[in-house]
Amino acid sequence: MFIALIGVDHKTLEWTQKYLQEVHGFILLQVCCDSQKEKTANDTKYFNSTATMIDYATERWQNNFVTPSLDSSSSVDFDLFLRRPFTLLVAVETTLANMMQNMQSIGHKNGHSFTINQFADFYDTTYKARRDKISQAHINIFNPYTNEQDYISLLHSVNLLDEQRLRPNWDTYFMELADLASQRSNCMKRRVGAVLTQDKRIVSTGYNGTPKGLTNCTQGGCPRCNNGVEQGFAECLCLHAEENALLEAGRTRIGDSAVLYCNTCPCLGCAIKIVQTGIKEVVYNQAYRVDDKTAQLFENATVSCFFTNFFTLIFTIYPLLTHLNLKRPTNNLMKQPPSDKSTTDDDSTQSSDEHDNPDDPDNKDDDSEATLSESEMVGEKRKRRSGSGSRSGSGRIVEEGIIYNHDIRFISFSFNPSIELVGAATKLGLTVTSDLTSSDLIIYESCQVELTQLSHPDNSVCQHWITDSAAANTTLPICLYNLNTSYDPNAFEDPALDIQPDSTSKYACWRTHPLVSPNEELVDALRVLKQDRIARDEKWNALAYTRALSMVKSFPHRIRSKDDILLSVPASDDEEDAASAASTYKHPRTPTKPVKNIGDKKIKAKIEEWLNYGRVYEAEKIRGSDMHSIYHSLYSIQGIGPKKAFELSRSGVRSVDELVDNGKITQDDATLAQHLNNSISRDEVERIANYVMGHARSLLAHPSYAICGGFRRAKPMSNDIDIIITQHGASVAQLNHFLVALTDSLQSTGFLTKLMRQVSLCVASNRRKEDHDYQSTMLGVVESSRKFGTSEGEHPQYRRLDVIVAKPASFHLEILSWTGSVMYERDLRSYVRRHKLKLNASSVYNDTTDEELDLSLVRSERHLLRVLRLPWIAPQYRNCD
DNA sequence: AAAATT
DNA sequence: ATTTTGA
DNA sequence: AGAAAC
Repeated sequence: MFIALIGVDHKTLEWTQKYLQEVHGFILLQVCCDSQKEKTANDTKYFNSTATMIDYATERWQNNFVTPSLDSSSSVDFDLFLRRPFTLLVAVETTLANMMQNMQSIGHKNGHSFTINQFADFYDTTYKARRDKISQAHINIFNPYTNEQDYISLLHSVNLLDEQRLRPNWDTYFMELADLASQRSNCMKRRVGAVLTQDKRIVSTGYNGTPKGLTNCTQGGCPRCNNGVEQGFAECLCLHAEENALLEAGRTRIGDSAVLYCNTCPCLGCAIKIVQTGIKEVVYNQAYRVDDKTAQLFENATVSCFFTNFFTLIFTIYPLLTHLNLKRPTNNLMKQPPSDKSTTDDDSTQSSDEHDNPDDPDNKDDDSEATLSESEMVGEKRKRRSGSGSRSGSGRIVEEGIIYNHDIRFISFSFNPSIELVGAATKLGLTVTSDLTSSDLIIYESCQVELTQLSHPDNSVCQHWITDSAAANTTLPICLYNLNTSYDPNAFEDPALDIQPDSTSKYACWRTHPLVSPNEELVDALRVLKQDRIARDEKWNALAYTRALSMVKSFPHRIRSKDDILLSVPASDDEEDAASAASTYKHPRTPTKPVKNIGDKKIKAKIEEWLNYGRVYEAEKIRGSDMHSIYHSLYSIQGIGPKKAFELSRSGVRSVDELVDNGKITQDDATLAQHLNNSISRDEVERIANYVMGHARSLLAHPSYAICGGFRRAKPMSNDIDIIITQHGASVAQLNHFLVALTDSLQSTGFLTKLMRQVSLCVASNRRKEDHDYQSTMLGVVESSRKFGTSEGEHPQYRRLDVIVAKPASFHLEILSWTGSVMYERDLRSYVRRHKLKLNASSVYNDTTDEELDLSLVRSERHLLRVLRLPWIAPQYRNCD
């Protein structure tokens, strides 16, 4: 074996060379000019050219040789070198920090200092010169260590002497040929290649594309594939690579020992054909969406199906794993393995400074400190952690970076991972382990995860997370990949990190509002007054009533005296005492302060009236009036808001039917309004959402979704169905296309009967700077029937359906926004605005600089609220209206 | 109608 | 006394 | 363009 080393970092190259010489007895050969010979040691052989060096090695092929390329003057002709069958090109690289340090230490020895600019110059020229060859290497070894011993153990596990690398085995050989065939693919969707062999001889090859004589798929020949979103196979005109290979071979040339190599797992249709032709062995190296079904079919037909498992990258990970295991940081999300305790400091301090002193929501003087952008927060967290020095040497092990934010280091696969996957994992700085119990994250092949079997299901995601994250070169929000059918946006985060709610705050988003208040009669009276003010077009007056009723709703106890609506203020500075005093409305200790949002003049008087007489006169009067009920029936019609409803009811309109007779509205509008007045059971909401998601899944590979609105706030009955859908890694264009396709799909089955509004996501660059709205929604009416569990009997029921397609990064913000309630949302925005942030359903941006914050690292609704410095109130306690 | 700001 | 109150 | 409705 003859190894040529290539790289940029002197030390890593030197260590590798030394290792080969000393541990494996490699002989050092070098091409160089005469002047350099004197400097080096005398057990080195020198040659004037690559050709003479190779000839020398060829004659002594039983020996192992190594040639370094330590500096740019080294003139090994790699093309010539690689022509020989016993040669191996090994690239070694290290971190920039290591390289810089190594260069500085060399500079020190020679007595001159070294600037970062000089380093950059050196790196640029040297790396560029060698870049091509580095990418051609048989093995790429990345050295993350500064310590020679660690690196040697890594090298050792790579097993450089493995003869397999010099000559591929049959499987690798045919698989690479299949890859080559895939290059001829003319299908817009995917490059697939296949090689059919019989007794290690190629019978035929195939790639996918449109049939002979038709326009190539790449020229627009197949309408289905040229359509952005995934759609049914039925309309596809492309032949699959496997089909082509089988057709080319013909039934008679396929014998008993035929093996089909495909670079992608065959689809179900191909699998059927494969079984029928009598092929008994299939080898593939990339997973596809239908793997499970195909595997099942092959199993039933006794066809063996192999997932080729190449060896290279696994090796470079193993030593990292063993090394890290000892120094793994503690993590409050994870169970702590026993061996860790001695080597890591307690991490609990971190949780306390995470929510240090949730700023008093009513205190406005600490703006400067409270305004914290997401990027700042992440940066601060990182600094805090590494700067605290609490973790012994953790900074040295893995480059601190992206993965740090998620506290995930150890992952394991519940299946045999492909090279790409393992490679992707390493690119992210992750360590692959086979031990499911000690891994931070378990990757499942299928997205249909059986969560019950897992010890920590919250940290399991589907494999796409890794590949997508690697493609994006950052860790994508894990929650989006945490898929199963009932994605729970509440979960995942540690409740200990939550900011605590404050029931004395004037902001509804700081208080908890139960579904049903102990003061429900009072709340009801205030609601009537609010409705009345809306009808009178006294919008802001109505808002004041909404605020007051929301304040009353957050009282956990029944209000018995007017002292109850004064809050006790802590007598001492004792914090625990303060918290308990604030959260329970005990009879006040002095001093007291008035409840927010309930003014001295009007609303307080109403409440006192209720306390004294058990009713609010004005509310009773409004409730009793005819106009009130007519107003409500008119108000429920599409196109009639508070203003028109009030106008009409005042002008003597007695019923909805009257309007129909007058021709002011159609009969359809009237019946629709009646249908929409009926509330929907939770069961039905879920079934309708499932139905919609069934359509969504035929258009998107791995959609994540959440049902929001009243349903999420745990209301027993909902007014409509709100579904937020996203797809990790999807672009705005894809999501727009998806929404249109979903609408078409729902319309074509007759389920969606009326489309009220369809808005597409905006592309940022085309918009004015101040426009931060990226909402993509479909508001419509669907026809629900008994199969969805309507309680209204045989007749179909019309239901309002809102589908919101969110950008992956703003998924949790959309969930927060579409969960409500109205008062909660209003105060949420109001509160963050005090803290110089502006918030809408799809983005957060700085109110003054207008710069949008990057939310792609936000991993749950809880996390988002923490970033906004707000408490996370469980959805069932957000019923503020 | 209430609270913040001028 | 005037302005703000969600998007 | 602005109001109303959602």
